[in-house]
Amino acid sequence: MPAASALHKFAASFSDEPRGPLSSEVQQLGEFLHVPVGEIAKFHSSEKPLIVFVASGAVKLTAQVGLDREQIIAFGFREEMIAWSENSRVPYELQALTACKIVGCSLAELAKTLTKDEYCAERLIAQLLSALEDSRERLVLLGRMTAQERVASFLLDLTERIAAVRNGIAVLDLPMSRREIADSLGLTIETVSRQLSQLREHGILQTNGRSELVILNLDQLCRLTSRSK
Amino acid sequence: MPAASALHKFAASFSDEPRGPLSSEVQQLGEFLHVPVGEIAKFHSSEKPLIVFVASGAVKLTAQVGLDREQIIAFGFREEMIAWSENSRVPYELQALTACKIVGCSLAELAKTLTKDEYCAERLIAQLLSALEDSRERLVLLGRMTAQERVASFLLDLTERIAAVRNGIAVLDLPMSRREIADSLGLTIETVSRQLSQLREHGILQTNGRSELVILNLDQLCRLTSRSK
DNA sequence: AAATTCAATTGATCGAGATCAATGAACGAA
DNA sequence: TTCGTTCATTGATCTCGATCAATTGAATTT
Repeated sequence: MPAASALHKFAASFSDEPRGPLSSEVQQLGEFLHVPVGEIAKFHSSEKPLIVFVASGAVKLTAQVGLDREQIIAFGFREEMIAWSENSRVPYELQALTACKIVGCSLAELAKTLTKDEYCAERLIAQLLSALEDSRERLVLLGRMTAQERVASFLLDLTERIAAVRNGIAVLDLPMSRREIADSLGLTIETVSRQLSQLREHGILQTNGRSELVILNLDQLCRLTSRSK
Repeated sequence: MPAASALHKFAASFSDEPRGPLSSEVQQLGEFLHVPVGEIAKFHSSEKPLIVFVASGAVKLTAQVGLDREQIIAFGFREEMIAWSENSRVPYELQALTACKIVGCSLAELAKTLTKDEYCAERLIAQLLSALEDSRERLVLLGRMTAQERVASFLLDLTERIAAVRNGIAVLDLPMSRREIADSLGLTIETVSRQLSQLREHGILQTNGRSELVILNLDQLCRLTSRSK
């Protein structure tokens, strides 16, 4: 979801002098990490809650359910931020979808600068509110949408975040597998695959190899979503 | 979910001088509203995002999907806080489950006091982080749990929040209908009803009338949940 | 207390998506 | 390139929860 735009809108709404996102503070204070594909990000300062800035690459925040079930809470792409706490019933993990560079900072650490820079607090609040918003949108998706609506929503979300769009055609280079899409949408790989095939048959999209995906008809995809815009 | 406890834990974690929750600030600055059963809370200051303190009664935060589908994002009970923004794709509404007294305050308004009281910012951040945590726990529930696990989790959550517990027996006075339970868990009324009947047959709980519910075996209910604790 | 109404339960059947199973296509390694 | 492995697709079948349909029961009104 459009984390950046929502952030700016809110930040601007209660500050005459809007600033950029929190990335600069996090990068200054935080611990820099290079995580290879598939590895789990382990920060030395294991203080929780954490906020992470994804400098490059892509990550997933996952929750383990029992032994064999996984729910992906959020994806984090280049230039995005992702925050979570670990003092919860659910064990969360931040895992690299692709080799990536990330900077992590404990909120406790960040909070120390809150007194020095008043705008920092506002931007952190905007950031958390944006994450809350994203999470709640996904509650609607998981609780009340069909497989088709979920996949369509997912693709539109990705389009807004990482696609190259030119005259209504979006080109996506998926950093995640079908399993990860499924674990994000509360479905199985087979269902995701079938939904993609169906969209292909309807001429809405094309696929090249495993990861390239071209959306030919964004409007039609949007209509399958069952939300205004 | 235990919003209050998580809040305190975090607030204490980065402040030598932990304070209470935000309710005092919200009550000072905010708009007081008495909402009758079933009515939607409408604040005069329609500035979004909002944060609401539930002084008495119970509310639900809902998201409408299309025309006939509804997903309940969160319940808010006595002494709890609930925050949301409305500049989103999804139309949210705060509706009274029972007659209730609530105090609503725009975050923009609240942010003005952030400079005066540095701890206010920290508590707001803790509050939002707690809400984020709750929302993400529900992602796991909606994405990867069976009907039985959902209902069990729901009952345990309610137990922590509004039950009178004495020697391992919890008495609940449900402020919501079966439909509202269903709309919160991504199920239908029939499925919720059947799950409750099954728990009754297993001697885990009793029901008296529509709204009273007695949980006789919390341990066993916990075991149906598929999460450590 | 009887009547009315609406919510909850229970039963019967259906279907979307899960599961099981096989095939086919990408991608990496030698 | 070819082999081998892994991932994605497609097909067949099953199952959990949805849907449709009564029935029961609780709360409210008269």
